[in-house]
Amino acid sequence: MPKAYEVIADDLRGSIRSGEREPGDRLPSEADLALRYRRSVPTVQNALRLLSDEGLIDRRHGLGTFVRRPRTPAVRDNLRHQWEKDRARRPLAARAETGATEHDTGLRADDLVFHAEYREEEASGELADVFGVPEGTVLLRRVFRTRYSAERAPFSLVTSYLVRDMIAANPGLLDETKEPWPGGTQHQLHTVGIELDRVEERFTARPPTPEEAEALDLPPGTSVILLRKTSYDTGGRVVEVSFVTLPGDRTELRFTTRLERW
Amino acid sequence: MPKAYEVIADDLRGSIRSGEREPGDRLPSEADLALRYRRSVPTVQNALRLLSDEGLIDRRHGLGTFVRRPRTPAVRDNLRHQWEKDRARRPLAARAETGATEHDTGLRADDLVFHAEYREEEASGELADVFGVPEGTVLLRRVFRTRYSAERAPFSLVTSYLVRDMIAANPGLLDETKEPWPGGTQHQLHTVGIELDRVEERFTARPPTPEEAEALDLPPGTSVILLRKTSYDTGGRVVEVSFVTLPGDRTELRFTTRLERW
DNA sequence: GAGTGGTCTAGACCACTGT
DNA sequence: CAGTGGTCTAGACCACTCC
Repeated sequence: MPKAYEVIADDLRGSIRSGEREPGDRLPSEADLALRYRRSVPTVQNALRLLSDEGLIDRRHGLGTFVRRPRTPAVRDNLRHQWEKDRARRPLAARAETGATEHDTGLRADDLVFHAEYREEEASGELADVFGVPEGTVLLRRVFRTRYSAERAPFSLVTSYLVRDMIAANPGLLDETKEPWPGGTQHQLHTVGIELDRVEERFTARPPTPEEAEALDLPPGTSVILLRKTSYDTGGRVVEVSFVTLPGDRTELRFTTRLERW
Repeated sequence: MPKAYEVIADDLRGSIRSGEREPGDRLPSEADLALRYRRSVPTVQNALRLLSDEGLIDRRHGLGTFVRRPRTPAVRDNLRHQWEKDRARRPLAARAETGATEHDTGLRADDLVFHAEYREEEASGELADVFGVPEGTVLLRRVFRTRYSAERAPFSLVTSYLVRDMIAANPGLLDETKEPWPGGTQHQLHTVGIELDRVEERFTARPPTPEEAEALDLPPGTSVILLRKTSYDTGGRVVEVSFVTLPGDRTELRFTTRLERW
């Protein structure tokens, strides 16, 4: 027994995939669709909700239902880590010129709004484990948001942790008003004699929580990519851990693995 | 004005996040919830659908609604590429011992069911571009599925493309019955004198299409990770392109970037 | 058979958008 | 203002699971 709302959804999905309805096109109103398919309005709404959850349509209150346009993604490339490392030893002027977000998005620094918030915090079991320090060790927790000035939502939600004693030799590193720091975290670490050896990134994807959907301004039918970045110094010590939440519909992660020659 | 179904969803979500309801717990029936919140059954259902889409609960027809247990993820590590490369020059017995999926999941070869399907196909504009060959060049399209014998759904959907003329020197590479090939694609390429130099991987995430949800047996409230892998040989030529669809709720990708020393 | 979630109806009212 | 999607109701019937 084919379900009525699936029949409707399948039909509309087909008309979108086939190109019969193009991105930006308006679908008939719910009432019209109900008439056309000889079903009640709530049944039509069930079908539309399905398509909205799949990310195929946008339902805009008071306006209508539209075929969604794909958003062009920002690329986050793992070559950025080497780029940041190279930049960390360059003069101030060069470091101040462009940051990592400009690198990813191709936007200019003038177009970006930066926000940072520092707080000290005692290491929980999990974080203490990762850093290899006793539970309760004081960490510096740094929250970063960067957004395009013309948009409300940031590109990502970033929470970064450092061990306070590891960086306290330079008091400027404990001061959030010094952000955005020219040269970024790798330069900050450089000022206290830390050189990175490698960066490990782990990620998964899932639907956003309501809080994430709100913070990143995500429509229904999008996913978030959760990225956990761990940075190791040349002594094999974990020196930074950060948690990054990225909007799945506009983020592309790119990784290159070089192989040893035979 | 707080919406009724959101009030209910918020309340239930809170009781799950706080740990008051634990994974595996059964929620009250829809009718009970309707009574408790003094709302109609469809309104309660709206709230439950929201939580189901967030991946917090499982609604099982005829049984009830349960707090979802997180699935333990399979890890896909970029070190696998070097591991596969090293393995490609080892003797047959060593290559046959374990494959890439065993490497990722920790399962034994006996527990895995492998499926492969080959087909020849003319290169479309996009693929011709990537390979740097004229449109219409004959490609070998290979579809792979590997699943745990105790489960219905495969770990991933893989479609891999090779340029036919590049590998035709070894006719065995055109024969799907030779799969699973001990040593995998890197060994296959090795038999025709191709050595990989680097692998580039790009990822995005989005909700599954109905077809993907069906093929990977994905419950509502999960995402898929889309991976496009491009392999380059030591001459800088693109020798393989593959498209991989991974279930977001049980896949963790891990990527290590080594940095040059100062 | 009892209890559960899944679907559907017909109609009401509200909130938002553009003119 | 008219037209759109968003929410909600009260109740019906169906399909599934377990006993």
